[in-house]
Amino acid sequence: MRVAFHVVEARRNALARQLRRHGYLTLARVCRRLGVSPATARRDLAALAREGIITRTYGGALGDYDRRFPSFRARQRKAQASKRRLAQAALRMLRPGMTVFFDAGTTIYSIGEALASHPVSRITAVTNALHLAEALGGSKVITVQLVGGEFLARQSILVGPQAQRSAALWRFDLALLSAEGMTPAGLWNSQADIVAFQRKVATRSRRVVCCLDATKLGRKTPAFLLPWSRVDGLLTEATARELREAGIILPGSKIFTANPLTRRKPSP
Amino acid sequence: MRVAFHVVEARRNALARQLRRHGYLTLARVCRRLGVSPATARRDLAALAREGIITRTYGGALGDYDRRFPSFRARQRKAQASKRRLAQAALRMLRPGMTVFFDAGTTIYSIGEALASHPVSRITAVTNALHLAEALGGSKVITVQLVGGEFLARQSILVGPQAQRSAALWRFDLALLSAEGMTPAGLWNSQADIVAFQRKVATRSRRVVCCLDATKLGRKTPAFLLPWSRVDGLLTEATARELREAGIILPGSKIFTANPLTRRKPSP
DNA sequence: CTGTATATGAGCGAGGTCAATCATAAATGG
DNA sequence: CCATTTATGATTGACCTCGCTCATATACAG
Repeated sequence: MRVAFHVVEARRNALARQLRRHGYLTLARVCRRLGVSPATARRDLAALAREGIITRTYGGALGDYDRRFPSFRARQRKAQASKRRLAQAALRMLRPGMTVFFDAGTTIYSIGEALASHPVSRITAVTNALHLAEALGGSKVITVQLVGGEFLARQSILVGPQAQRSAALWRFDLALLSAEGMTPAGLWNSQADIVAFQRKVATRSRRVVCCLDATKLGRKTPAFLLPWSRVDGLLTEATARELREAGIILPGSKIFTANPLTRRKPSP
Repeated sequence: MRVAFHVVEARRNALARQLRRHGYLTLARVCRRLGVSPATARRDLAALAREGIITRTYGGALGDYDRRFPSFRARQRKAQASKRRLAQAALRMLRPGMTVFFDAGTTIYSIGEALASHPVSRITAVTNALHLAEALGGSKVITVQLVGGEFLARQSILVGPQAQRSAALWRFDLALLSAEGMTPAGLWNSQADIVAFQRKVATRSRRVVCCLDATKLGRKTPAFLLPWSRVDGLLTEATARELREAGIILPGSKIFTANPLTRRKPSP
């Protein structure tokens, strides 16, 4: 009756894959697909559920939603309240008729969500992030444009020379850029091809606003993105004081924080 | 006991929304969220399931994955076996190093799935369909490129002038195109902007192969796509005989059917 | 205002699912 | 090669879900 370890492991991997593909499978279907008894099918499902790979339901199981971006939804949930406030601040920058670039990244994604639920009329939203396009899509007053480029499945974004060429065809009123770190020198990101694309976008935009959450403060990652002199606005949940302590000195008019109380206090 | 129509309608819409958001809800949860008895919850779920908006499961319900494309998965499931055979035939056209355009459409989507599970090395896959990009993405030997363009949320594809400009930057060895109808005159599709894009792709491709399932035989839709003279291959599950009866006369070397027995029988 | 249509919730039997237990046979480890 | 571990499938009883019918109260139409 017993079978070898690797057989079990392979079967469970196959089950996870099938579940991923089909989204939902009843117990009976699992039995037929795996060629095992209900008891074993149950045990396999329980094992996968314990690992968090699938979700068990009464009578079947669900392949977890975005397996390709396992952390995306989780990250998305973090710091919701302050992200919402940031998003509101971002929306106040938008005017009807604008052409706006939306970068990838969770902060900007939540701005996109906010825009989708309170659309500003005749906005043309350009992005290289598929998630964002899908979040923004469906609204009738917003035109969503995806740049072309090489598809990075891990992050579900478009990069590469084609993406840069595609971005060069546009002229943005505003570019919302994301980054993974900010230091007194400026903004940092980790992947060279993403930075190259972001720089191209920056050159094509009248105004560049960077959106970073507070965890990015003082973090320096491999690839340099932009110096502060090239940035027209910083949208962050960090307080003005935290920024100062991190050595990031910007005119108050450039800073948009999530906290309405500490917003824009330019020195007299 | 009875409530007004609009109340029922609003409740069911809310239910659909919640299901969409949460992915899966047990019957008990539905009851609590809606504040109704299990009987009513069942009725609501049954109604939504009948409309294809959700999927009923034993003990609960699923908000359909891609609720934006309610029919996508359903259409996808149809005619699986013959679609798989078609996909195999399509894979035989691919050679390492090729640059291939993949159109939107369920038939071509299944070709993409087949390619993803049996990758041909160094293929560059270009597409305007987000689903397809996600299905193909992740493989290390396949480069997936998305063209730019306006995002159509309903179909999750890219169209418009930008898309045509973006396609014009490419040179394809092979273009796999989809259509909604075929008559003796040629191929038909329904949306003008899609047809415009497909034509641009065709002009940029050394070889144009159309992929249609048998239901498209004899169907004529508003927008004319291409005459048969511009098509280098027809990939279909329809038999050679069915094609003849529909008045579609093509040299046997251009026809690739799903049935291996009737495949390629050129006249002597 | 009256009659009809219908949305609701309760009760019912039939059948499905689950977790637990147990015997067994095969894989593992020494 | 033997002792141990463990993956498997059968069984069982408790619980749950389902579709059905039915009584009822409310919305809707004339």
